Amino acid sequence: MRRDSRLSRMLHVLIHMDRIDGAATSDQIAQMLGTNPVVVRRTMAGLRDDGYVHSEKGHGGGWVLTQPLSEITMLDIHRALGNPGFFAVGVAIDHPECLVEQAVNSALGSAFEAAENLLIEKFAAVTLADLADDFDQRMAQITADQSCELT
Amino acid sequence: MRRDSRLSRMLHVLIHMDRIDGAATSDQIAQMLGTNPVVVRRTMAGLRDDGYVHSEKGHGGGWVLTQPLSEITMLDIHRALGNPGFFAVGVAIDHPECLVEQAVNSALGSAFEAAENLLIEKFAAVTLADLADDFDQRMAQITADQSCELT
DNA sequence: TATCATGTAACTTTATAAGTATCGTGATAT
DNA sequence: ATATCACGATACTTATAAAGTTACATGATA
Repeated sequence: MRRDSRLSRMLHVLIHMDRIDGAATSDQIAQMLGTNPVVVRRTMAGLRDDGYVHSEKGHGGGWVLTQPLSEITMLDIHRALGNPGFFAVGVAIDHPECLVEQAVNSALGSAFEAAENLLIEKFAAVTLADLADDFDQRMAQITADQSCELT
Repeated sequence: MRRDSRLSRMLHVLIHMDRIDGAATSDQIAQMLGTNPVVVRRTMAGLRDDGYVHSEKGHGGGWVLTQPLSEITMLDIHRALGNPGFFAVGVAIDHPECLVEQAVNSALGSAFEAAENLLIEKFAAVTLADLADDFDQRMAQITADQSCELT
């Protein structure tokens, strides 16, 4: 399976949108992500349905945030994308009645469950405002580095 | 991507092999897993390379365990399968120089890293002997249930 | 009413696990 | 010896889901 990068991309674009005046068109976002406007619409549709962004047609239309970044967590966006499974590794269900398979899948399943709970916990603890703050710090760091170089 | 069920399958088959006298052929294992002998050889190859099983050609040939189940962990088998990535969700690397992308991927990456460390820890803590013990308990439970029904 | 931008459907591409067909190689039994 | 058995290896096909593409309908604005 190819790795699903929609979450990463949507977080990226939402933070950019917060720093843009007015609406961002699917074309602009697509260029921002190096992809196609149809992919953008398709992916953003879930966020719109969950109320994080609004879309408008016609002149001056496009996508706008409808909530402050501080009110949106990484988990919210993951869920808005359809809550896709986190794992590329799974259990086989070739013989559900086989007690060996049951024992194996129970051990694997509880490990994956613990990992998933941890991921959900971590994702829920980070708001997009946190990410924007991290961005600001990185920007400030680079500015500081550059002023050092110039000195 | 399709979910990778090789780990689950290999754990399953190794525990069965431990309870079988002599070698198990790829055909027998394939039937056990509801798959194809070529898939079995391909998948078992990694376990052979890492010394957990041995293969023999010709009459009476097939696959045999070369280590006690108590010496093999779930993590060992995962590694023998090539240490495939656990996650179906990943970070986008469309613009590595973009500080927003860096901030997003840093947050996502540390969450996945924590989850991966947890999985590794859990996998390392379970030996195949533990799984076999769990199987025995399930078997004993069923036997007990049946004797209740018979009473 | 021309243009812009989203909405939607259908199709293609890509990546990877899984499944299949075939033949070579080595080991055993007769 | 040699027929049979079982693995080793290659090449190809299938299945699946994200991603990319094409095309057109719909609605909003200048």
